[in-house]
Amino acid sequence: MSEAQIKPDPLYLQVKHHIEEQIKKGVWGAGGRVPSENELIESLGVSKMTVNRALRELAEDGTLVRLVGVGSFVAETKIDIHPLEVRNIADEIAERGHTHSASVERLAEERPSARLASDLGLKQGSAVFHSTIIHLENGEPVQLEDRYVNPEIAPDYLAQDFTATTPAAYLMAVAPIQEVEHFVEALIPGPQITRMLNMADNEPCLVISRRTWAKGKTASGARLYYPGSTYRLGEPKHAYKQGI
Amino acid sequence: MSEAQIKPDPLYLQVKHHIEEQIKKGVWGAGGRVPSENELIESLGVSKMTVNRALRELAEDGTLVRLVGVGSFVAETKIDIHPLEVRNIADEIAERGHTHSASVERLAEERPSARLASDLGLKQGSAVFHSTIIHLENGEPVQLEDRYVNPEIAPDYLAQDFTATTPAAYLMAVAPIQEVEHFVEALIPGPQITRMLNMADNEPCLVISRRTWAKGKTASGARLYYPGSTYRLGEPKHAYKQGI
DNA sequence: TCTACCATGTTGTATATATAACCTGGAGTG
DNA sequence: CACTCCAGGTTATATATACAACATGGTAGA
Repeated sequence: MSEAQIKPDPLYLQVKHHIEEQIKKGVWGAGGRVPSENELIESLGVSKMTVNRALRELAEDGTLVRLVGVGSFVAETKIDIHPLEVRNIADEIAERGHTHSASVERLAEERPSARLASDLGLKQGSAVFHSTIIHLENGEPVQLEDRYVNPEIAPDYLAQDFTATTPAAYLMAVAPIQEVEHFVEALIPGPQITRMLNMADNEPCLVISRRTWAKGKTASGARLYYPGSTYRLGEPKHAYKQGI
Repeated sequence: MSEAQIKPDPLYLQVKHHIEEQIKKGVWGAGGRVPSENELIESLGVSKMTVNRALRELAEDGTLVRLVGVGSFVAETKIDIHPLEVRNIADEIAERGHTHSASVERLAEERPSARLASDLGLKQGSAVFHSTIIHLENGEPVQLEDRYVNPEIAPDYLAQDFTATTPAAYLMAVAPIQEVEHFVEALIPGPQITRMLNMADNEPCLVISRRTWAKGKTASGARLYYPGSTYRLGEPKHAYKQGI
């Protein structure tokens, strides 16, 4: 009657856990490539649909990123942050009574990588606008803004003077935001960004990644680097969704 | 080149949207039963796995509740609320400088329905403890607490005097909470509850549903009815989970 | 009357197979 | 050198089929 009666996990969950295990053990590092469906079928001896479900759910969970025709990759670990409003850094600095200035490091049209095109919901062939801007508060760099913009949303993006008005303000004027998504992570940036932000080597950095949607399309994806900042966390996840 | 090229939704998404549509139109009302997989296969002319995926994802989204051997049902619409702490109503009232009292309306062992057993993660045959308590602030009813408790977590639950100590306090002492889940909804309660809370007919009521987990198991599920209260909302959902 | 059992319907998982859409790299051509 | 095209690998979806686990209601038997 009161036997523990352990029920084994279904196969697709075993596969899922196995992959999570390998990732946690570092066998397949962040950004690295996970074996393809066919390879997993061979090595684990399960059917394609089973592997597919495991990988699909891992992608839904945010553990993997899958690209059709390319492969499955370990996602960078990110912290979900919720109650973060969309603020304009120029306004923020002005509110503190300080003076804002900006230095445009790059402003050009590029061909996005498959990964970037996927993130922005663009076709691989199409072009994307790329801007890199350093925001300064009283002459000190306080934020590096690396932004990719959908040309369909803002065709005249490259012609703007971003020392006078910020990309965020311009985009807001061109196309009102329908939806926003934020992520926060801490990382040690590469030498380029370290130099641009006057940071010491191996100094960690707070990065907020933000995607916005407008007119039903992805409008832009931006990474905002804050040197020497601290965490601001969201609330924990809840695992279950049903009633009572 | 720049053609709009509309790509039709995959079949399982069409099925999903079709069902959501029917629910929204009220064809299949809340709490009501959705056609079984076999029925949908017949009426829509698609395969079992396709229907299964549509229904499974609707269950993941919280739109449906599925029970093995029983059927699929439209979930009650709920609002996800996040930053809600687990408070003891007696403490809350005491903090306001008022006097708390309680009236135990029911305290007994019951056999749970399939739905309730599923929500609490219990086997259908096993028993469950059920308590209904009215909390009064200065003699006025301010909360009706309808609670189901897992006997494995609190075997002596029925022997307690809940006019002296609240169920929440007792459970917290017996087994510390590992995880909590909250939902908020507004509804017009049935005549029984309306009467017990001294409410007018057709007066809406704020209901907080709370599930707690302890020792790796579901500890209890409670519905807390607050007469005449107003909403406290969480933040909007975000649809996407990937980087940049 | 009560109990034990079974038939049936339901969801959940697993497989084998097929097709489509997509990306990448290399071969071939101008 | 630049460009086109194609072959192969990858993910995504769809079907047909089978079996397992579970709930429910009815039926046969004590």
